Amino acid sequence: MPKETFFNLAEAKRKLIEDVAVDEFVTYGYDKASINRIVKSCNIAKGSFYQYFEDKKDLLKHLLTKMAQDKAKYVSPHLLKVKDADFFTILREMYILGLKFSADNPRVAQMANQVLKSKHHPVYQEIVNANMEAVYTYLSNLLKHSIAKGELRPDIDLRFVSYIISAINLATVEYYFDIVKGKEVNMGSFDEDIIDIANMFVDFIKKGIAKPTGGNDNDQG
Amino acid sequence: MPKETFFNLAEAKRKLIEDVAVDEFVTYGYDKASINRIVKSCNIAKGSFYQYFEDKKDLLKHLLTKMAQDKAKYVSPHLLKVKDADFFTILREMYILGLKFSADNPRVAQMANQVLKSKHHPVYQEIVNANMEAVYTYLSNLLKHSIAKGELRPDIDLRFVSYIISAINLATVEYYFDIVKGKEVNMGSFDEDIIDIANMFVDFIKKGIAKPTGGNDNDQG
Amino acid sequence: MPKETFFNLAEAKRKLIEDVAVDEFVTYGYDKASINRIVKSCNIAKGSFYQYFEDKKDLLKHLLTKMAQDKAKYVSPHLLKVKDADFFTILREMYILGLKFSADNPRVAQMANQVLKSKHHPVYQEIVNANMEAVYTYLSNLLKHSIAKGELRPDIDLRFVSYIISAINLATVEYYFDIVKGKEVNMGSFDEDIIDIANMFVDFIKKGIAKPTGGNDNDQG
Amino acid sequence: MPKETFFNLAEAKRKLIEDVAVDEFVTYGYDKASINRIVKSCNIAKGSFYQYFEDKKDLLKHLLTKMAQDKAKYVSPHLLKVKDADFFTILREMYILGLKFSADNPRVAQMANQVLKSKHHPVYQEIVNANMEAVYTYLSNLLKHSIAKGELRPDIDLRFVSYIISAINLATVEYYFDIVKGKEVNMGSFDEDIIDIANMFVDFIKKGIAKPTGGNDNDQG
DNA sequence: CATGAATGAGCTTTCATTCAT
DNA sequence: GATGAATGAAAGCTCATTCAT
Repeated sequence: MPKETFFNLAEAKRKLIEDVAVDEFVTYGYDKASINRIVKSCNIAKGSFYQYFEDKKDLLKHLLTKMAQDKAKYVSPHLLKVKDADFFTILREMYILGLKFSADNPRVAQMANQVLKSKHHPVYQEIVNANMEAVYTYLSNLLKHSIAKGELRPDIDLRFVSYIISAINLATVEYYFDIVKGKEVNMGSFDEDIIDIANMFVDFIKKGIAKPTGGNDNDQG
Repeated sequence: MPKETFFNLAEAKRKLIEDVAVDEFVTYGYDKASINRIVKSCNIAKGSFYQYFEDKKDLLKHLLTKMAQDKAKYVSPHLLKVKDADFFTILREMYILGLKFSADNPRVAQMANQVLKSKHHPVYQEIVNANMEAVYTYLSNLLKHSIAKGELRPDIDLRFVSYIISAINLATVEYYFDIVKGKEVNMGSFDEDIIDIANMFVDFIKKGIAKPTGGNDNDQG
Repeated sequence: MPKETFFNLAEAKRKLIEDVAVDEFVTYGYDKASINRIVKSCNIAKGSFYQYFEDKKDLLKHLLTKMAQDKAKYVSPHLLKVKDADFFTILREMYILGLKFSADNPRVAQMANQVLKSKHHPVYQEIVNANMEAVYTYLSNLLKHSIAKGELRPDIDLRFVSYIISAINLATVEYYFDIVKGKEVNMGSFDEDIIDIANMFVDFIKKGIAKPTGGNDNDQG
Repeated sequence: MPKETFFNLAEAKRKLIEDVAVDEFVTYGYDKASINRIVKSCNIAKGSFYQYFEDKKDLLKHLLTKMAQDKAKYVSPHLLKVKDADFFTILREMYILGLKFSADNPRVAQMANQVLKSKHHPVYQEIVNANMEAVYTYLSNLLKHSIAKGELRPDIDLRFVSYIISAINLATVEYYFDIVKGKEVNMGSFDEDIIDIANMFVDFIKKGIAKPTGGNDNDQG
C-alpha cells in the first residue's frame, strides 16, 4: 500500500528507509515510533515520507507484508521437499526454517513478533486476522491427513491443536532470541542451537513430558 | 509505589480510580492511555492524580501489583490442598485457578496479559522480569521433584519445560477469552468451559499428540 | 461551547483573547486564521488555548454567540419602544440600531458579516441556519400584521420580502463601512451618517425608485 | 495571466483543467482548494501545473476572467436589443440574462459569487475592485439618463442606488439557487422561475413595498 | 514541455507534568 | 490535601512550490 513514489525510489534509499523504520518500530513499539525520528535518521524531508506512505500504519503494513513475502520465498522451496514426510518431520522443518529466517533477519522478525502478540495493535486485525484463517485451515487439513495416516492420536481437538501449534511457532522464535541468544556464551554453533530448539519443541509436542508408563496410563482428573 | 495520599483515600474513591484506570489501559494500551481521560472519568483534579501516583507507570505498576496480590490470595489456599498430588494434578489446578480468576476479573486479567506479552512494555522489565526468576525456580524444583517421583520423563530440559509451562499458562487465558468466550454460543456452563480447557492443555503437556506406538504407551480415552 | 476554564479566566485575559481572536479572524478569514499567531499575540501557551476551547471552530462560535448576545442586549430595549409604530418606523429603527452596534463594535461586526455572507463557511450551518428560521418567522408575522393594517401592498410575496429585508440588513452595515466610513472625509457626524443611511434604505424599500405616476402606478414588466 | 504554455495546450486538456479547478474552488473555497487534488484529478504532473499558472491565485484569476468574458459575450447582444427601452425594462433584462447565464453555468457562477461576497478574498481587490468602478459609472450614467427621461424619482442618491442595484444583482442569483432551486418541487418551468424572480426584484426596486396612498405618496421620514 | 521527487514551514492537536493558590 | 490553569515539546500530517532530469 505504499505509494508509487516509494517504489520508484533508488533501491539504496528504499532499503535505508525500511531498515531505519524497522529499527524504530523494534526499539520504540508502534505507538512511540516517531516519524520525525525516522525521517531525521534517513535524512529525508518530512513531506517526502508522506509522498511514500499514507501514514505510519501504511509504513508498518508495508514492512510486514515485505517480510511475509521474503519469508515465504525462503521457506516454500524447503517445505516442498518434506511435504510427503510424516507430521513431525514437517513440523520440525517448519520450526527450523522459521528460526533460520529469524536468525538471518532478527530485527524484522522481532518486529513481526511484537505485532503478532498484541491483539490491540492497530494493524493486528488487518494483517494478522487476514492470514489466520488460512493458517488454521492449512494446519487442520494437515492434522486430519496425519491422523488418517495413523501418526497422531485420533482424539485430538483440531481447533485446539491448530491453535497451540501456531502459538508454539511464535514461542520458538522468542525462545531462540531470549533464552539462547540472550546468553553471553553460545552453547553451540548457530545451526546447532536452532536444531536443538526445534527438536525440543517438536519432541514436546509429540510426546509431552509424562514418563511413559508400562502399558496402562492413568487417569486424568 | 503510589504515595501515601492514595492509601488515605476513601475506599470507594480508591476503587473508582483503579477501575477506571484498568479500563483505560485495557481499552487504549499503555502508550495511548491518557491520564487526562482518567482524571476526567474519575472527576478528580489533575493535580490530585500526581499526589497519588508518581506518574503513569506508577499507576500501572500499582494495578499489576494489586492484581498479583489478589490472585495470590485467591490461588494460594486452593493450591495448598493439592500440593502433595502428582505433577499434572497440580498443573491442572494451577490452570483452572488462573482461568477462574481471569473469568472473575476479566478486565484486569486482560490488562496483565497485555503487559506480559510485550517485552517492550515500559513496565515489563520492572514487573515481569522481577518475578520471572521466582516462577522459574519454583517450577524447576517442582519438575525435579516430580522426575524423582517418576512422574516425568527424566530427559526433559528443565529450563525449557519451565519456560513452556509458563507460556502455556498465558495461552490458557488467551484461549479462554478468544476462542471459547468469543463464540456466541457457550458450549457448556461457565465452569465446564474452564475445566475442559484445563484438561486439554494438561493432556497436551502430558502426552503430546503423537499416536502411542506399540503396546506400551497408552491412550487416554 | 468554550470550556469552563475559559470562563474562569480573569476578565482582562479573557477579553484579550477575544479581541485578539476577532482581529485574527477579520484580518485573515477563518481558514487562514492561525491559532499559533493568536496564542503568540496573547502570550499564552498553545496548550492553554486548547484548555479554553475545543478548537478553532469553537473559538469562532463563542465570539459569534457573544456578539449576538451583546447585540440583543443593546437592541431589544430600543426596539420595544417602537413595537407599536408603523412598519417602516420599526424597520428604520432596526437598521439604525444595527448600524450603531456595528459602529461601536466594528471589528466583531465585520467578522460576523464575513460569516453571514459565505454559505460555505464551516460555521454557517451551525450558527446562521439555526437562527434564520426564527428571523423569517418574525419578519413574516410582522409583514402580515402590517398588510392587515394597510401599510403594505397586499400583493407582496412574504418569503421574498423577508429574504430581501434580511439581505438589506447586511447591506446597510456593508454600505456604512465601505462607502461612508471608507471615505477619508466624513460627511457628517457619526450619528448623522447612520441616520442618513437608514433613511435611504428604508425609503428605498418603501417606495422603490420609480417616479410616482399620477394616481395609479402599477404595471409590471 | 496564465503562461503561454497553458494556451498551447490541447483544447480538451485546457477545458478539463478549468472544469476540475472550478469544481475544486466551489467545493472547498479558495483557501482549502488544493492544487494537489486538482492535478491528481486532471492526471497532470504537479510541475506541469506550475508551467501553466503562476500559482493558485493565477488559476482563479484566469477562471474568473474567462467567466466574465463568456458572460459578456452572452449578455451583450441581448442587452443591445433593449438599450433604448425604459430603465426597468433594461434592469429586468439584465437580471434575466444574469440568471440565465448562472443557470447554464451554475458551478462557475457559484464560484464567482463566493469571490464577490468576501472582500477578504485574495483576489477580490484585483478582480472585483478593478471592475467595480466601471460598473458604477455605467449604472450612474444610466440612472442619470433615466431620471432625465422622467422614469425615476429625481431625488435618488446615485451612488446609493448604483450600489444597491449591484448588490441585488448578486441577490437574484443567490435567491435563484437557494430559494427556488433549493426546493424539491419546481414551481414552474426553468424559464418561468427566472422570469418570476426577475419580475419580483424589479417590481420591488421600482415600487418598494408600501401601499400606494391616494394620489401623492412621498414623505420621507 | 513534461515530469514527479524533494522540500520544510506550517498546521492543529494532545500530552504528561508542574506549581501557585 | 485539593485544585486546575499553565506549559511547551512533540506528535502526525498537508501544503504550495521548486527544480533537476
